[in-house]
Amino acid sequence: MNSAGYLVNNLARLLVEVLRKRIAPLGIVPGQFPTLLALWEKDGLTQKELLALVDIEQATLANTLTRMERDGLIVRKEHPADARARTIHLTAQGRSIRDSAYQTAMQINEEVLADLSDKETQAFLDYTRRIIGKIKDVESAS
Amino acid sequence: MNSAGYLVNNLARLLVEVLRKRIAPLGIVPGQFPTLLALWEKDGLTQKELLALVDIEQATLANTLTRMERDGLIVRKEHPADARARTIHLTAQGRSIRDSAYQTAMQINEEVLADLSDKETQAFLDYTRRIIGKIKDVESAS
DNA sequence: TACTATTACATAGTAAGCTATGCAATGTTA
DNA sequence: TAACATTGCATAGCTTACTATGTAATAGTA
Repeated sequence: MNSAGYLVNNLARLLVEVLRKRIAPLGIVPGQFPTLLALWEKDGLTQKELLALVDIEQATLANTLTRMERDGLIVRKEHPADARARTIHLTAQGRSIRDSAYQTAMQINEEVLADLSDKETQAFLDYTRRIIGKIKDVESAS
Repeated sequence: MNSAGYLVNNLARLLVEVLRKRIAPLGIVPGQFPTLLALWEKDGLTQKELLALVDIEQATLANTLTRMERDGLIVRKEHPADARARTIHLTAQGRSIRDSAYQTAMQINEEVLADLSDKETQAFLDYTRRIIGKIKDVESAS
């Protein structure tokens, strides 16, 4: 149980669960985080524009948006020029949790990396990015 | 999108999908891997004994075992001494894929780490383990 | 202009994770 | 030994990911 895959999977699950617990008071769940980050930067995007920012599949995003609408975080409105598309807008509630959510995420990041020096943290992130790059290479080649 | 959490989550998903593609010909899926590894080491365990080896929740394991039984990888038999428990046994099919599965997993491990030196790989695994340890600390304290 | 192709999004179905809870069997104790 | 507690496992319900496919609407072209 010491392969990179096993360890990385384990770490990812642990991180998601920590995030879930800490953001629960805000009324959001981990899967909504990337979408919220994007909308906090720029509101009123279409699903397609959002999709370019969030590194998940289109169908996953569509389902996530549906849950976010159900939860009162966003609303979807008719696109003014294209009846296929809809623009996605934060509600007051969706906007209101921005700062707390950012803070919580940064706090977790700090806590879990507390045992690594700055140099080690940078190395860890660098290695992670390089492995991600490698996988995308390998897979696009096959 | 450069937080440790985001990157690790992304990496984990990519790794799972690579594994999924490569082991599909064997008739197994990624979630079955840890259980198979444990059973290849020692067959006939109870669910509780397996649980101690696989780092997932009991309910997740129960569901995974049900799918593995459906897929013809294992059978569950009555426990000789405890009517609540059942022992879990690989089928011939479950045993037969062992070597290919090991090889596939090792192959992926090598490929995705190919851009890191041995030293970097060791450092990456070490950092990953340390972060995992830290999270388990933090969470058990809270 | 009428097909055809493409695009934007939604839906269906599955896997794999979680927590909470149920149920039957086993253990413990007054 | 009867009552209660604990244990082993299953089930329900949820999230979040995936692929495959459907459905309009729009764009492109013969």
